[in-house]
Amino acid sequence: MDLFALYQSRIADALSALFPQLADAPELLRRFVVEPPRDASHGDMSTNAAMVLAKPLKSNPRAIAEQLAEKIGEFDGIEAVDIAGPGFINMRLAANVWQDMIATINAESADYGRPKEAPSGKVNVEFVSANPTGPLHVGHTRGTVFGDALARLMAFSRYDLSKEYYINDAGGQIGVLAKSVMLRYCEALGHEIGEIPKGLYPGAYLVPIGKKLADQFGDELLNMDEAAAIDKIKPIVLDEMMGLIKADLAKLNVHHDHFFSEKQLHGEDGDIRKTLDWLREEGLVYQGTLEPPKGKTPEDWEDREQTLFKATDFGDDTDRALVKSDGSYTYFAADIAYHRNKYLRGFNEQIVVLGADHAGYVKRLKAAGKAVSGGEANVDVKICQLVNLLRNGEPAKMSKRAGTFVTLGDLVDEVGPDVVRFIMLFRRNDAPLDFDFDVVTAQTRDNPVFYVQYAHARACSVFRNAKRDLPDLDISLAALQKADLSLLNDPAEIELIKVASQFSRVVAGATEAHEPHRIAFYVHELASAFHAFWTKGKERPELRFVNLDEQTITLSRLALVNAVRQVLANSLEILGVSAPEELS
RNA sequence: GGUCCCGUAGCUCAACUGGAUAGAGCAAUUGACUUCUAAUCAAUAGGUUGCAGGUUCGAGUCCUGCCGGGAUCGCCA
Repeated sequence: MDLFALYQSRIADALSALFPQLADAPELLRRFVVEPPRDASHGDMSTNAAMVLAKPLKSNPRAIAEQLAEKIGEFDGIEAVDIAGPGFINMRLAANVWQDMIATINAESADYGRPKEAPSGKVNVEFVSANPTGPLHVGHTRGTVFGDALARLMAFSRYDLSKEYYINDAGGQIGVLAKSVMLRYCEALGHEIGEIPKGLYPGAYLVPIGKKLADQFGDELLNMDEAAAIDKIKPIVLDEMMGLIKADLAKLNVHHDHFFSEKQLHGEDGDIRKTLDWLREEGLVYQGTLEPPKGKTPEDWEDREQTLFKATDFGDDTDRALVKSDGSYTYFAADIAYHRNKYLRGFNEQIVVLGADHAGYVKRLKAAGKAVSGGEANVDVKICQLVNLLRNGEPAKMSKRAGTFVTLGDLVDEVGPDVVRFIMLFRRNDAPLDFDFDVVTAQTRDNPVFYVQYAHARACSVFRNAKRDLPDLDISLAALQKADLSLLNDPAEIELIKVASQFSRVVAGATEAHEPHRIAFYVHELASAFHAFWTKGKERPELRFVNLDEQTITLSRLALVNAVRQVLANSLEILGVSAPEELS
């Protein structure tokens, strides 16, 4: 349950009663917000309703606020209302409202923070989608973690959702890859292959695949036409590469629901052809020429007529080529078909997670999404900025040639999935990120992963101690639900509950904005509030959780601790980070 | 040159889609460990939100123009 949403709707009701003309304009009632004021001295909740509605109601904010405040004062749980500044209405809630939140959180437990009802529509989150030509490297990691956390967040918010990986298996680079493997195959058969020729993939990860082929086929492949041999091994190589990639993803606890092959879009009866036909019927395809890019004309620029998609009709800067000079489809043509395919599968909300180097691709993807769905599908492209790896504050340079190439697997092996995930999420996705090995593995509060997990472990330790010191006390969840929560009236306790009570609206905001980092910052704040309260028990022993002489208050406090623990756990669950009961 | 992202405390970053006196952490200074694991906490200090305009009751947030950093720029994927 979300307290802020609850009072928002109560205020909306009060407004419609006060101003009947608002009944005809429900969108106005969604324009105002109920939120915690930045400055806690202003109260627990604040609304800007009077200011937002002043213009449409042709009245002044103070006058509206006066009337509204009087109504709000009659609500259950409101202890004080006042009007401040240009027309803010500040509310203070009665202590029992906060105390009751503990029971609510404990009752809803793993579901606390989820909206009551599932939103309509189907969401497709496409992420990773790295070319299957080798293992995932560090550059892929951020998008992987971000996409997975966003998917978890939206699933938590009850969206009908599918996590998808688009396999670029139709382009020329798969042929190059197969050729590279052929060399390794020869090598495995004992032939001298020398240097890997330029343009082929030199990675050692192809060696075992060559060996596998040698085991399976012997020298059979050498005795056939090279093109035929390559065609024969392509699917095998592709399978092997996807196996590598899936193994890396599994290390980060990332599992896609669907792997979509680009290849299936090609061919006479494929989606690309169908989509292009459809676009032609809509008048969105034409033969024409493009202007060379200004300021920097490519040397091999040839001014030729080509098949273009009218991307400019949908907000793109220029129209885009659909067919290459050799007659095959462009990557973008396949992408348009892919988005149409998603739309026809019912995904009216399509989220695509891309790396920073694809920022220039955003407009055309959105244009494609609009075009193929008649404006019904929404495409949101999330760009993940670069990650700078650091050791001791110095850049940890990586280069494929020097062999210091860091793969996603290496990274996870060194610091663990929790650290990789949390650090990558403890930052807006569109800002660059420093990843310092020394900081993220430290067990101090500099390290936010540790700090948050420690808070959860501490909460669990309270229960272990209670069990040890008060073996006769029933501390089951059912018993906690009977605790007298009105005993929790110290300002420090109320403070902590308030932070825990923010979770629902943080989830709602993060979901709507497609910004999982908000959950990471929130859980850090909650951990901080919990650590602070914990330490208060040192200066003021009466605030300790476990009180041997007064089991009543102990039970109440345990209810509080469990609520906090639950919210920490729910937050970490969204982030895909473990919530340990004990730190080693 | 076009497009997109970024510019907030000495450093690393937030700011709940336009709200009130812009917040955390690190570093600095001071204080709290016979502990509910101090693996933590409390307090002090730190700002012309790159610059200049505009929109309005109100701008870090939206618009325009500059400055600086990054990414990208028919047919690669």
